[in-house]
Amino acid sequence: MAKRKLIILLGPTAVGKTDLSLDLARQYDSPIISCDSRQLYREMCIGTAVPSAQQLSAVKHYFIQDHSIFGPMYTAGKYELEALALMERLFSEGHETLVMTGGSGFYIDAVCNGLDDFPPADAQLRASLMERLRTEGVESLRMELKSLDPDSYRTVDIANGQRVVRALEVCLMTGRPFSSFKTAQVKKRDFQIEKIGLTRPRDVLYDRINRRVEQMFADGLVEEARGLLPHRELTALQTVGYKELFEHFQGAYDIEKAKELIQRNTRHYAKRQMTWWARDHEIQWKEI
RNA sequence: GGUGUCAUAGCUCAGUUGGUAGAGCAAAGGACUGAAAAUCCUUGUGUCCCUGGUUCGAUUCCCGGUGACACCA
Repeated sequence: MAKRKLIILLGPTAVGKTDLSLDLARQYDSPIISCDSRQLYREMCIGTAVPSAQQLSAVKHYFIQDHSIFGPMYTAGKYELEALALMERLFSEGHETLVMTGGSGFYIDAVCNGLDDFPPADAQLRASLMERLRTEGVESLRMELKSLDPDSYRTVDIANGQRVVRALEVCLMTGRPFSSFKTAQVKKRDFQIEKIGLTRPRDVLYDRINRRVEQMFADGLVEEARGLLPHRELTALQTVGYKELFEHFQGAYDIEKAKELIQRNTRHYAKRQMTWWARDHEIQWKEI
């Protein structure tokens, strides 16, 4: 068996991954496996900065707009399974090197290291716990977690309602502590992984972000978001560029303010991405 | 030209009955095991506009200046 290799091109939003990914794909005669938790939804287009039609037709892309926001909740665990299955197929069809690109750090880690075998969320239980979080507040959920799983009570971020809900839901679904699913083991992959991180000086990146948001507005982001307004509660639409416009449509602030918020929140997002990757020492950083 | 009000963090402003100051936003740093573009945590020294005076001590009170705004000419 030939040496299998996965090249992952990562970097913060708007750094310029798309152009370089096309070069890499041509160089290795590989399709592009996207690793972006929002570009995989077909209903969002302008606000997620999917590659252009021309770019998409130049190289075969996977995980670009091939899921629906109306379908079951997509997750990192699902991505891990689907991406690995796809890669297995492509490798066995003769590709030696595959190119992956994207900015979703959690998804990339799921592919590289694997997630432990936690059960996925049950939609109903999740909804009812979220409802309790809204009505009763975190404290009540925390106390319940403390009694069901004292270990997790100590280790999960209990100020973070979302995390408390997740830990609690696993305890309730399985009758086992959330913490007992944790193995802290990295899953073995039968391919090599090379991570290339794209970076730019902070001020340059922020400037690119600001300009890209301007361009999205010029390209019709507002209309795209307006069409999705009736579905604003969907998890997939909790997305920078859309959630701010939903607020605007409901009269929270004017359109200029919405644009500024989108620019700011995109900057914050880029910063979080950089923080995520800062501790990953396998990444070879390249400033462009 | 006259009168009045204001001048404090990058921005909007609070405050100090005289003992050199604090909120929101912006910004920065961090966390992250099936929502991850989500969610959460931490971080506030700045010629308190300038000059002079009173005072042990002035960002705070007083004189003058500069600028902004309002009103009157």
